[in-house]
Formats: sequence, C-alpha cells, structure tokens
Amino acid sequence: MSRDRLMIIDGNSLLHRAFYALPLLKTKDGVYTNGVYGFLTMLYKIQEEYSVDYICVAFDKKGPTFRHETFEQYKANRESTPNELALQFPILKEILKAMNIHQIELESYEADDIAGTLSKIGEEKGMEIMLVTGDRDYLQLSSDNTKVLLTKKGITELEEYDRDKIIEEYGITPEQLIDLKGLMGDKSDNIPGVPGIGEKTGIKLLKQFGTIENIYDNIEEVKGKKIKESLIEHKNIAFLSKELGEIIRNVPIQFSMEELKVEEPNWDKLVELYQMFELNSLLSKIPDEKLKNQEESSYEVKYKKIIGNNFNDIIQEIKNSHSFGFKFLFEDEHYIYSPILGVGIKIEGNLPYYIDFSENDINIFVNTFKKYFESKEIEKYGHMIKADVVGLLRLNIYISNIQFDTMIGGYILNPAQSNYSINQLSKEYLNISYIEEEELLGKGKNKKTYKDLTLEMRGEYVSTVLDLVYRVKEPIREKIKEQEMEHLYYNVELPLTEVLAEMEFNGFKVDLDILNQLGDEFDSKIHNLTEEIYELAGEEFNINSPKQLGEILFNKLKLPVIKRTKTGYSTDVEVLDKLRGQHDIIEKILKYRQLVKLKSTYIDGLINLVDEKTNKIHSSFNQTVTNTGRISSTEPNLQNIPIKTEEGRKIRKAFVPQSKDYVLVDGDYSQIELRVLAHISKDPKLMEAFFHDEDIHTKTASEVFGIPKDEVTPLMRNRAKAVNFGIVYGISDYGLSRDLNISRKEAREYIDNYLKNYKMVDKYMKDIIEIGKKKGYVETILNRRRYIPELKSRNFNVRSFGERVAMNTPIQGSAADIIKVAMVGVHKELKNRNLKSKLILQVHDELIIETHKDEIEEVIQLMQDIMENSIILDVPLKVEISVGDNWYETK
DNA sequence: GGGATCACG
DNA sequence: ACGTACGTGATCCCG
Repeated sequence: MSRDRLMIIDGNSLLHRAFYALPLLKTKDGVYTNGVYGFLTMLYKIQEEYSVDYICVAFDKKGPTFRHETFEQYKANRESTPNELALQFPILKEILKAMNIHQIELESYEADDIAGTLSKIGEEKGMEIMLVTGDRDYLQLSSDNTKVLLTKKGITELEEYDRDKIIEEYGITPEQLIDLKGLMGDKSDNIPGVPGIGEKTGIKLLKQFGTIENIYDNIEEVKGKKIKESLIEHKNIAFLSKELGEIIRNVPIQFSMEELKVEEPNWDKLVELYQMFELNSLLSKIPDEKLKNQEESSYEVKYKKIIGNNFNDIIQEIKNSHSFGFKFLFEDEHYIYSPILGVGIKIEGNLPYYIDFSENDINIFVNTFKKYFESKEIEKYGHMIKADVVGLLRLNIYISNIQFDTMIGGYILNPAQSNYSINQLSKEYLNISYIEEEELLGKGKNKKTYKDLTLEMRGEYVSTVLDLVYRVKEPIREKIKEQEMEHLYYNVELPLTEVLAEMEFNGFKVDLDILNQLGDEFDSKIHNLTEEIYELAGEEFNINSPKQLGEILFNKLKLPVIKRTKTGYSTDVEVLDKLRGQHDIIEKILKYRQLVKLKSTYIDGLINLVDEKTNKIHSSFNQTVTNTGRISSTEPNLQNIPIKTEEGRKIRKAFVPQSKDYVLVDGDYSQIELRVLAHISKDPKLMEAFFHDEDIHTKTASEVFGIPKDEVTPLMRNRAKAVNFGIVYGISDYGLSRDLNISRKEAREYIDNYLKNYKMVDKYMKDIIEIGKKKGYVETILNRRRYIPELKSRNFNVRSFGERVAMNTPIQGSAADIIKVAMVGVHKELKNRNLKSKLILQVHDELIIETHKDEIEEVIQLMQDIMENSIILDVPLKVEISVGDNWYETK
C-alpha cells in the first residue's frame, strides 16, 4: 500500500514567481491577474503529475517575524511588493478557498517555517511530503521522505530534489545547507554571513568539518590565513546567520490533518471567480457538468408599474425629495433615432417606477414632467445620462441640474477601463452582480431589442439599473472627493455631458450632391488605376488584400522586402514610399490606396449615416473612452475627416451649415500642447517663445541646429517640427529617426540638443517619470488621473511605453481639460445670450459653431475670449478663428 | 474576431 | 540587450 502524500505549497513564493514570470495580464477592467493565473496553472500541472491526498498552502503573515527580533536588518533590503502583485493575494486566497484548499498563516512566522513544521509532523505520521516553492532555502528540509519541488524557469518547469540529489549537486547534506547559509549568508534576505566566504569555500569547509560548531572547535586546522581570521573575527555573525537561515520546524500551529485532506471544490463559486477574473483557460479545466446551473442574476429589485398616465404618486415623491434618477428605454442603442419604449424613474428611498409608453401616453408624460426635468431646483441622477438628455431633447425638454452620472464617475476614477456598465460598476464598488445587457438581449444576428422583451422584463431591467445607480453613486462620489476631482467632475465632465448631447442632437448638415459627385470622381480614378495596376502586374488580383499584393510585389516583381509583419510582407505607406522609383506600379498603388480609403470610409461610409429626412449626420461623442481625457467620436468619426491631401480635403466641402442663414465659425487652438508643456515645465525659453508668439518650429530649429532664426531652412524647420512632436509624445531617438528617416545617432543628437536648450523640459520629463513610479499615476492640470502600472514592469518595452505615457498624458490630457472647459463655457454663453448659433463639433484642439449670420461677430468674440481664457496658464493661449460656408473654407 | 492599413489631432 | 514614438475609429481581408 502506498503512503499518503502531503503537499505543502509556499503561497508567497509561488505567487511571486508566477507574477514575475508572466507579462502583466489584466482583466478588461484593469484588475491584474497574471500571478494568480500562473500560480493556478502550476497547481493544475502539479496535480496532474502527482497524486495528492493532503494539501495546503502556507502564506507569510504581514508584519515582523521572530527573525526580526533576532536581527533587525532581516530582509531590510527587500523592495516592497508592487501593488500590482499585492492586490493579487486576496484574489488567490479567495480562489483557493473556493477550491477547498486549506490555507495556513501564523503571526510572526514565515511560510517556510510553517512548511518545515508541517513536513516534520507529516514525516512522523509516515507520510510522503512534497514541498512546492521557488525558494532554494527549502532544500534544507529535504530528506528521504520529503521532496522539494523547485520552480525552474517560467511557470511550467519544476525540478524535484530529494536528499540524494542534494548530496549529488552540492556535495553536502540538506542539514549542512543551514551551516552553509551561516557561512555565506543570503543576500536576498539580507543575512550577512562571514565576509570572504562564498559558496565554494563554504562547501569545502563543511565537507571537512561537518558543521559550523565543529569548524570553531577545530579553528586552528582551517587552511588559509585570511579565511581563518575572518571566521574568528565574525564568529557571532556566523552563528547568527545560521540561526536566521534555519527553518523552524516546531512552530505552534493549531490544525488537524483532516482539514488538509483533498476535497471537491465549491464548483459554483470557482466558476464565478474564474469568470469574474476572466481566467478563461482555467475555466476550461472545470468539468462540463459542473459548469451548468449557474444563476443568471442574483439581484432583483421590486418596482411599481404605472398605467393609464397616473403620474400623481411620482410627482408627489419628486416634490418631497427635490431629486430623482431616471432612464429611458430605447428600442436599440441608437438613441438619436430609436423609438422610446418607456422610462424608469426613481426617487431616493422609494421603489422605482416604470412607465411603458404602450400603457401610457408619451405626450401626457411630457406635459406632466417637462417642468420637473427643466427645474433648476430638482437634482437628476443617471447612468450614461447623455442618451437620456438626447431623449429629452427629442421630446423638446431641456434638462437642467444634472447631479450625478455613475458612468462618468467610473471613468474619471479609472479611465483605463473598457466597460462602465452599471453591472460592472456594481461588481467593482458594491460586490453586487446583476445582468449584463448582452445576456438580456443576446448577441450576433439573433440579438433582440428591448421591444422584444415583455413589459415585466423591461420594468425590471430599468428599475434595477436605477436602483444600482443610487447605490453605486455613493462610493464613487466619495472617491471623487478623496482624489480631489470634484471640480473636474461637477464643473467640467458633468456639464460637458449636456453639451455633447446637444452636439449629437444638433448634428452636422451634409451636402449629398457634393459627396456623390466627389464619389464619382474617385470611382473613375480608382477604375483607371485598377486597370493600370493589373497591366503592370501582368494579372488581376485583389489590390486591397495585403497578402495578394505582397505576393505580386515581392515574389512576382522581385522588389526588395523592406519590412515584415507578423503574418507576412508589410505593404504599408512607409514600405511603398521606399520602393518608389523601383517600379511604376508603386506610385499607382499608393494613389489607389488613398482613393479607396477616401471612397469607402469618407464617401460611402458617410452617406450611409446621413439622416434622409434632414441630411444631417449625428455622430456619437463618447466621454468615457480615452485614457487621456480626450473625447472620441463614432458613427461616423468626425474627428478624422481628411485634411492633409487636397483630394481628401475636398470632402470637407460637403460639411455645410443647416441653411443659407448660417455659416461655420471654426476656432483652433494654436500649439496648445506645446503651450501646455511650457506651462507645466516652466521652461523659460519655451515660455518666452509663446509670450512673443514666435514660430515655435523655427525657434526650435534655431536652437537645435545652433543658428540664427533667419538662417533656418524649410528642411530644418520640418525636422524641428518632428522634434517638437516627439517631445510631446515622450521622445525616443528610435521614433524620431523613423519619422524623419535619419539615423538614430542623428536623431539622438537632435534630442540632446533640444534638451540642452530647454533644460526645464528635460527636468519635467525626468521628474514626471519618477512621480508616475512613486504614485502609480500621473495627473493633468485639473487632477485628471491616469494610472501607469507599466512603469513598474521588468520588461523594457513595456516600461518604456509607460515612461512615454507618463510624459505625454499630462500634456495631452491637460489640453483635453482646457478644451472641455471651453466647450462648457461656450455652450453656456450661447444659451445665456439666447443666440441661435450652436456648437456642433470638437476635434481635440478645434471647435465648430454653426453660426447664424446675424451673430457672426458676436460669436467670434465670445468664442475667442472663452477659449483663450478657459484655463489660465503661465503662457497665453492663442485661438485662430475662421469663417466659411463649409468646413473646407474654414482655414 | 484579429491584423493590417490609414484617416485625424 | 531591449526595438516604440502619444491618443483615437473605420474598413477590408482572412482564418
């Protein structure tokens, strides 16, 4: 009969090892899981290879140990555990608990002492012991009955050590390893050891004398004068180090072996945790039959359904409370057009109401509620309230006094997340799980709409969302306060949400005739180019397929390969540009590519999104997407309409004011990012340049090339311009050299020259990286945060990326702050003065106001004034305004 | 659904 | 030794 096997895992050691062996994986919400993932992968692997009857995981207990009492400096040189790792301990412990694996930790002892004690007890019971760790110190515990499984490299290779193997490898016994430590010490634990004695000398001595005690008993026999003297002089240290290095095998643990017996996991809990932490490959290790019968949703809310336009109770509650939360239910996600199915309303402390417009008249609803939505006295709450504000605008209601939006709150607390659904926020801030919209409606071609749901389900869904909004807003509100982001949140982001809603609702008028005519021009050029390309290639192929194109260029035409992608030859502009002149086909392909892009994305793509009735395009402006604080635009993206080539720029002729009574007034910040940099760094030269409103690129050229400004050539100015871009992006010689097509050495010189001239910029770059490392995040002028865990990565590339992000984010993000404040200001002023003109677009450093012809001068004035003074910096902000009958003319 | 490419600031 | 410029979104191909 085989003996029972007891496996003891050093939790700290293994999690550390896994963490450092794997890239920083995280869930889509930014929770780090690489260490947990690696640990569990190892655990599964070991369990597959060895049969285990008893198992437990030992952890270090926080705080000083008895070794610190013996020796104050013990482990004093250890760097503190990075937060990204520390946060994974509770996750691991929860998962182990779900696996029903016993965990042991003990005040003032370390995991290895627990392992030492348990293994001794196990040995006495006649068990076979297996210790799993990445720590070689454990080798002293190995015996005929105790094996040590040591992580080798990565997370999958483990090496087994027993007594014989240690004697073979070291030439001494496991017990003698303790004496060895006494002699040589241990750098990683800050155990001193006897100076001058390393592993080799130590082993030699122990082979001769057996133990430290015996060495000193026979000290005269020690060979080597230096070694003998050192031993004598540091006798205390030798014994102290031995004491520190010895694993204790009789710590006072209270446990019974029964508790360690391997048990069936709590499958439901385990599945839930794997799902929550997106450990999908571990999920696949769970037997299929255990995956079933999971609960769909664990959280339900009662609500009151309104029928027959009986709104009296709601109104009474609103009057009492002076605040309410609300949410519209649209048929689908396109809230600009989508039919309004119903609305949920919640007043704090009461059950939510659901009003479905199949059972209530929407006109009566509007007439009843308009004044409460528009009241400045009554506070409103919501989640992604922008959609609801658009819904209200469609009903001719102009909301005021928005007090909270949980989605935007979640975003400013951590802009790196990709999901701010109310369910996600509830999990994060409340540990409550509701149902994702996707589960409710399905996805793919069978995706349902809210219209397909029963009235009961609609009411339940909207009510639950509102209930969660009320619960989630409190922890979010507190964090915003703690992190001093109240101004950013209440005075900038929340008012901005209203501005964006109006911009979306207003839309941008498009002249379809111009678009169609341009499309025809592009089409005929594309047609001709296609023929010519086939002719030059000697065959027909899909020019749009990089794979087929690469085949033609590099195999058939034997052109030199410049660059490869993961999947084959690269054929991007950079490559084609270098191949120019080597074959007539290159020129044609470049032109073809350009025109196809214009036609498919900017002609066909745009036409698809034009509202047939009004000829307007209603883009979505997203406030919770970017890591830096910028807004983004989708369906269509109006922030990347062509301008750089004349052919592309013509597309802007199709963007026109809503009628002949209007024009477009376009305000553009001049060099906003470099001005922000001047402000943040306080660099005197850079500041001076903006006080004198100099041409910044010419100025940079004269500094970098060390010549007077009037001798700067266009080429030099161009290169200096690239240097300025590089500075803003977090400069690297590699990036600059690639951009300018110059050697890295030359690029390095440009950068060095720049930083020598702008010393405070140099200092800023260094300082901000340090701040980022220390705090874990960097900030903008308005305290907008971005966390940068990459700064602590051991991977050079990842870390370098983190450094560039640290340099760039305060610049890009502060510029975003500035224009957001300007948008809120402009919008407010247009409204206060009762002007017909309206803000319709923002493109990062540019605002467009659709301006009534009677108001042009007034709008120019207020726009320039508000934009230039939105946030007062230590250098002036400059805004250039232009007016035109279409977007092409505003330049 | 991911990769390549390219449009913008 | 490492091999990337910062921030986005849309379209197309292809497995």
